[in-house]
Amino acid sequence: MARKRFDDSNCSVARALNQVGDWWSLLIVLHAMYGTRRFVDFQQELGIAKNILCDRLARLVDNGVLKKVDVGEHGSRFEYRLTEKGRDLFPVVIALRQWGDKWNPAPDETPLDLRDKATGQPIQPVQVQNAEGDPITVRDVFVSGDGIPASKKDSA
Amino acid sequence: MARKRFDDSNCSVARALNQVGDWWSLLIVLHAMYGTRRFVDFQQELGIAKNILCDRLARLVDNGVLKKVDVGEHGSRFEYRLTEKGRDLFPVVIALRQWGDKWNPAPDETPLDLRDKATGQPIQPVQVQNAEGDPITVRDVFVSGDGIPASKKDSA
DNA sequence: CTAATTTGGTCTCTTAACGCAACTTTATTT
DNA sequence: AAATAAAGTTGCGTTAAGAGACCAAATTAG
Repeated sequence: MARKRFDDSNCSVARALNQVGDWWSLLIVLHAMYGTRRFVDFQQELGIAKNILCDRLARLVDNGVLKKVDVGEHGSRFEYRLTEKGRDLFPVVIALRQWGDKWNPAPDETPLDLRDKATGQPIQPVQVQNAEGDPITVRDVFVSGDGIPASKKDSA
Repeated sequence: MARKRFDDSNCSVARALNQVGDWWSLLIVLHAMYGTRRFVDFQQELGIAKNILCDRLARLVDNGVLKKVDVGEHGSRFEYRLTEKGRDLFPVVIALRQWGDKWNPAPDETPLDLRDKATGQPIQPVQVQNAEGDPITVRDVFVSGDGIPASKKDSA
């Protein structure tokens, strides 16, 4: 299939997807956010083939999303930890989770109830906000400057 | 055995990725948000093979992200329009775009400057907020509902 | 009316990626 | 010294992606 690569695309979404847009990468990042750090744990939790996990971890390390740390403990043992770049995917993951919870709820399970440690209250739905902090939709935005032809500037 | 499917996964992120987590789907949704509606336009803008585009559009329609509308104009002509479910991916796409702009900026190009139509001001970075509206990170959240700390909760 | 064009696909074929399982390596525990 | 564990690597079969040719309905051109 020779999956297309967009390393040099002028679209930052395409470039982002190039780094975390494959099937497993975001799930690996997700589990890393929940505290998973070791190869075997990723493998068991995700049910991913070891060679694929190898490949994805290496790619995520190459892209600076994870860092590989030798913790020299109990034999050859490494940890894969999120970098700041990786932790910065938090809004992406949460937005995706909330979208999934809203539109594809599991029939027999309540969605994860994520709460703020400081307040104990549930977190808010992730939303796009204007400068005043009011939530806005795709219809409320336009592209300033260039990049998108004028005919495309009125959003869907 | 080809790509694993997680239709019945108890993880809403996995289920979400099952619908829009492949390489092209989110890019199609992105272009739909910028106003693209017709088959040929998607094809030309994305440089995607027609059979793949067919498949992705059909899948997005099946999943309720797009709807196919016969606008009976200039020959056999359809439009693929975002549903509410599709438009609801706006925070995901914007979060991904901002992440890409921040961490993988194009060397020779300024990122898209998205602005609010009402105020003319740039939109804010997408962030996860607690009940008070304060931004929080992955380190500030825990999973409520059981005694299992987030770090051990892999069903997420 | 007929021919060319546009739109939206389908078909075939090659190649690349996925997944499993078996094997390897290094280090640790018994 | 043998067994276990972690972290891969290799080989192989299956599947899906991608390019490009082909197809069909409606439309416009001539």
